[in-house]
Amino acid sequence: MQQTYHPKDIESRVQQEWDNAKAFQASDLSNKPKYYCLSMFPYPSGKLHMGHVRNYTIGDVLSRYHRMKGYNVMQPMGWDAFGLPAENAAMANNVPPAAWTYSNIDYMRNQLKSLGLGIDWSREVTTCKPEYYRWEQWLFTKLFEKGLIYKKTAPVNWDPVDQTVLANEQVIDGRGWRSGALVEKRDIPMYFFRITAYADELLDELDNLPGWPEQVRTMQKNWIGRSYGVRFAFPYTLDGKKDKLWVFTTRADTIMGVTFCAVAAEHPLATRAAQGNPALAAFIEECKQGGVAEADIATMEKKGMPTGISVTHPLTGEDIPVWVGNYVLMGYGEGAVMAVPAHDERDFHFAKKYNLPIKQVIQVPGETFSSDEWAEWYGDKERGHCVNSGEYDDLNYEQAINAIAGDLKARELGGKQVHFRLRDWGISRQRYWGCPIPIIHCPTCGDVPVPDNQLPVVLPENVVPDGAGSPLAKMPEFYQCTCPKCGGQARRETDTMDTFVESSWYYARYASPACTDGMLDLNAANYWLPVDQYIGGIEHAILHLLYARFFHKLMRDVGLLLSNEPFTNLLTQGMVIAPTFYREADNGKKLWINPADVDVVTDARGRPTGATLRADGQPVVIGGTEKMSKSKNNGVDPQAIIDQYGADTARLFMMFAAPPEQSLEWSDAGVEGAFRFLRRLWKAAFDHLERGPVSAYTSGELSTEAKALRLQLHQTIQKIDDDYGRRKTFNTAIAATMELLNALGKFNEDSPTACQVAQEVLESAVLLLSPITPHVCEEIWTALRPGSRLLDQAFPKADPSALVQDEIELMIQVNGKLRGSLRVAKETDKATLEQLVLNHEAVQKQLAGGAPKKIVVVPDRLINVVA
RNA sequence: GCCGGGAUGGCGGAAUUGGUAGACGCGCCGGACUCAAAAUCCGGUGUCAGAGAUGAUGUGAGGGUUCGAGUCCCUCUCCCGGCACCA
Repeated sequence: MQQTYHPKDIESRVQQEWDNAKAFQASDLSNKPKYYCLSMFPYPSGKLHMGHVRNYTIGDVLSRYHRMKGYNVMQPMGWDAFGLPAENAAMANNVPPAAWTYSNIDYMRNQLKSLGLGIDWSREVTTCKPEYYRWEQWLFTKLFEKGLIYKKTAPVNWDPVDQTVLANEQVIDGRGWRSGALVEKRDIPMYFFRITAYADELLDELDNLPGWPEQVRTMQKNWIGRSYGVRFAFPYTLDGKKDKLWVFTTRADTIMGVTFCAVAAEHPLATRAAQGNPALAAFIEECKQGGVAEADIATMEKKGMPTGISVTHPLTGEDIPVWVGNYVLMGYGEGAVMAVPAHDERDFHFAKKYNLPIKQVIQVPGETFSSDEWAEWYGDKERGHCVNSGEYDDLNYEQAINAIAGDLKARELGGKQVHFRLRDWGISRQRYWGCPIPIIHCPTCGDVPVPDNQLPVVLPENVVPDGAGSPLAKMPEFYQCTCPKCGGQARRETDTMDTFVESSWYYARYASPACTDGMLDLNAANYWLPVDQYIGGIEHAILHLLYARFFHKLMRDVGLLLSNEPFTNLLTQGMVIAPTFYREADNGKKLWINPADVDVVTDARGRPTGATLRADGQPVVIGGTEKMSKSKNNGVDPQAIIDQYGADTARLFMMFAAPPEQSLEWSDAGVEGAFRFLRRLWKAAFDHLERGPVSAYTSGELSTEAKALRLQLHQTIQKIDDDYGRRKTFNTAIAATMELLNALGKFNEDSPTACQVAQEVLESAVLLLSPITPHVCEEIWTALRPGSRLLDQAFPKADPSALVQDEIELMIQVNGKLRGSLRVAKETDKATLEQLVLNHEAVQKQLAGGAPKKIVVVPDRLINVVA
């Protein structure tokens, strides 16, 4: 063993040894229990960022811990390789997205390897390769045939200048990011996955996922949003024809309070009313402005205009005016809503703004209704009952709904309906760098799925998009084809799939990544699935995780799998954040400065007083601490840390700075602290070995100090086992190891048994820490136990005999305030304790001669004297 | 706007089931070593008062439950994530 710690040499050598031994290749045949540990695969954006390092270190720690606990571990890795950034990079650099993506993958794969992750690289999956996406296309055709995929129109962001569809991300303040043109809503035909057909199962199964964070399950429940309501119609006659305006409501009990209806700008009633009404036509045109993002629609000013058309209230027969509202969307629900201003806050404000009638039909006892101002109780369905509602008066929420739904049904104008907030999943994208949708449009046969023997539909890779429309739609060699059914001239679909589709099933493909005769190999898939531990960013709590759960059920129902859910345990990791610094330019714009180029100035107590740019020594402004991003220039390149300190230090810092689920603040000083600790560990082992070889303690008489050290060691083993296995709080596991080594540092005995105890502590510490810092631990282990590999060692087990304590310290409180402590034998009975505590000096002083009201004894913890 | 989460010293965080608030690390202060610096090692470090023993106070704000609240309940403020075409 060398005297000083040189991470560079150690890490490359140890990684080479793992490679040579094929140490992390997972076998499908094992008599150990399996443990499939999966981290969300990266988008190959160029180089690894800190979020990746954090994600993959967490996965590696859990994988290595479970390996030590006797599991057959599989930890795969792959590339979520289709996506928008590749097209942007292509346009900026005039490089085809494919070339850019593949070169990024090569670079990032090397970066991942330098982190020392125990990955089975033989299972690598890349989603932009035909051998992957052909199975996605195959599944698409099966689902199309089953009716689980259908076509309908839906609104998208349209850039009228670039003549292209924009992602929500590409709409900035209502304008196209490249053209600057005002964005419009436009309805286009798209393919949809019928996810709502699985809404009930997706919702109900959440209760069978105890390994998922409660907050994620709650978010998914609310997203799916099952509600029990009433779908009903307002009949009307227009142009001599009878028709019905359908709406859905969860508040059918307020139906007698409807004073108007609102429809979307694209609703047929609005279109009809706009004929011969230029003002309304202009308003409908105005409603098209802006994007389709829900956050924008929900926060914009609610505007409306009357259509002049009336419909008939289905129960009262009253005339109800129909308005066009900019907040009603055609694509969602019926594209029309009933409005009850008295009992819906949004309707209330709309009615006030346009002077529409407000009719109270719900009363809460003891409250007074006023149409001047909105009050919380107006919307209270728990405490209210019907008023001004004729035969429904005095009914509560449930009774009213039942009665009203019954009456609507009797008139064939509606009835109860289960409604989901969840909408079907539109997957068509008018982009190039994605998986081609395997459909052929035939003038005679319609939409025909591409037959199995013609799959995959290969995406040409040597294309540079120009930002205007879809490149595939301009390539006759791609879209010209013949109909598989009739053989006539036909046109291939040029839209590609949402990249969420690829990431919805990659976890299953890892079980049999090279399978060529099916999407999955049945045996391999059923051996490895479900994933035992899934790890990824909290930002994926809803969409990705819901889509993957949906796909798992789809694959199950076409006979590819037996399980119901893809991920048994889920860990949602927090963001990596860093301080921001900037200077204001003359034009008022902020110039963001990277934290690596800044020195922070502190006062005598260490409080920051300012910051300067290292290059010129002049002050910079300290901004907030935010998620690492290009726009704030506060990203720290993990490669620089690995180069300077080694992967073990980077991993140690990341795991130590915060528990996995919280956001993690980057700190250069913290990284140095982590490095210092590894150096101290190294030196402790080196100094110990200098005294000559010794085996770990097994038996023999021990001093009080040695006994105390062994007690701490075995308590630490217990604690860290729990931290890794149950709590997944690696920061506290590291802290406990540090405390243990601090205690070893203070242990100065050098008798033969004392040296054996020191050996035991060092061996255990290295094993305990090895999931987090595997390279340095492997190296020290081999020095402590020549000829053996740490990789083959089991996780330490606590020795029950070392954990026996005969004396404990009890805290003494008076009225809940700490006043002292007491050392007593462990099994001291309550009466003796009470006597002891009453004789305690501090207690007598507090009681000042008075008698205590009562004494609370918490076993092994404290005694509280209530005066 | 809607859904979910968070707030503890100068900083990151710990306190696992309502029972010693601030473990561990960073920073800072003092000391040792050094011609000096760096590195390393030792000691101190929530705030206020006190020479000290000690006392008071303290977990975003306000209220409540309890012998006892960072932890449970109610009201509020600010910050962060998601909102269906970023991944």
